[in-house]
Amino acid sequence: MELKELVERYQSSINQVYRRVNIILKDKIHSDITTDQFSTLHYILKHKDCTSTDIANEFGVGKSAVTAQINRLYDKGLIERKRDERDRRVVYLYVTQKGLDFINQTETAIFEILGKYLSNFEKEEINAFIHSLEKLAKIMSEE
Amino acid sequence: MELKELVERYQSSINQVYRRVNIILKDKIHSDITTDQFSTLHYILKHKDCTSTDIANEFGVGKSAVTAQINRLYDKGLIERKRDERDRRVVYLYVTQKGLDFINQTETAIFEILGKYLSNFEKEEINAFIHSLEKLAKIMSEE
DNA sequence: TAATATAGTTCAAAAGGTGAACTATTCATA
DNA sequence: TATGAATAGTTCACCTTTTGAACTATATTA
Repeated sequence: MELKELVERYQSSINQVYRRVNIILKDKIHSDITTDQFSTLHYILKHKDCTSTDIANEFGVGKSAVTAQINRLYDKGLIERKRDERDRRVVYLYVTQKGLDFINQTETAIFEILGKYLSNFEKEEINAFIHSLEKLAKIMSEE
Repeated sequence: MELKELVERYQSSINQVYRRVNIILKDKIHSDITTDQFSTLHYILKHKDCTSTDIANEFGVGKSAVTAQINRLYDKGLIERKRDERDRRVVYLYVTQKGLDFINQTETAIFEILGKYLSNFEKEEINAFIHSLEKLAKIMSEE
């Protein structure tokens, strides 16, 4: 079946890309923070009024794993917690100035490398590719 | 800068897709094996005469981490080791029949779901997308 | 108001990772 | 060809991350 072959090619190459990016991340970030911690920190930055439950859902891990993750970021002074005054069960997460500085500095290094890779593509190809990727992400999130 | 925005969109959506796929994998695989273990097992299947060092390089982890990973798969009877007769330092890894059955059964379930997502795309768009993805994977691996 | 649901935390145990030290083997060269 | 360097893989101690169950605190609803 042709579809099966497409899925297989897709899986194989997206895995390869993802692993390479991870290796780059490790290289650029490391010593201060782990790759997992950086992903979580970045997610908090990009999602205003984000909660532990949001992160657990997005990353597909249990809430207790998120608590541990959050604690590590908190201990490093990269995020802060703020309790909702109306519903005192929920705790919102925010990136601190120190966290923001750290992200910016790291992203600059990463973007330089990824940008170098993307420069092998025609502008039109990049646009089409990212468009398809975003469409796929959207479809997969709507469930 | 425009490039920075492209990289940001790329990063954000590829992460989202990857997390979703992970959640699906966890759902379909779990209880018998972890997602990490499945990735390693799959890699061994797809790369004939694969060694621990190959895996360490591909996944960007230390060789000691691979030894531990391999042990877990070996203990489950999913892979076997065979020493190279000409260079007795190297140990080749192979998926057993049990491992193969496990992979096939799991892939069938996963392909069904991913195929459903891909069906939202025109055949031409899928081809272009996968082509770009493979190109990116190739570029990133040549270093 | 009692029962139930939800948000987040704590805990013990397992998986996964690191880097250094080690064994066994092969390669290189003097 | 003997020996010193390089390579493949393992072991070890220690840290991080995840899991799932039990728990606390707060909100919802019947």
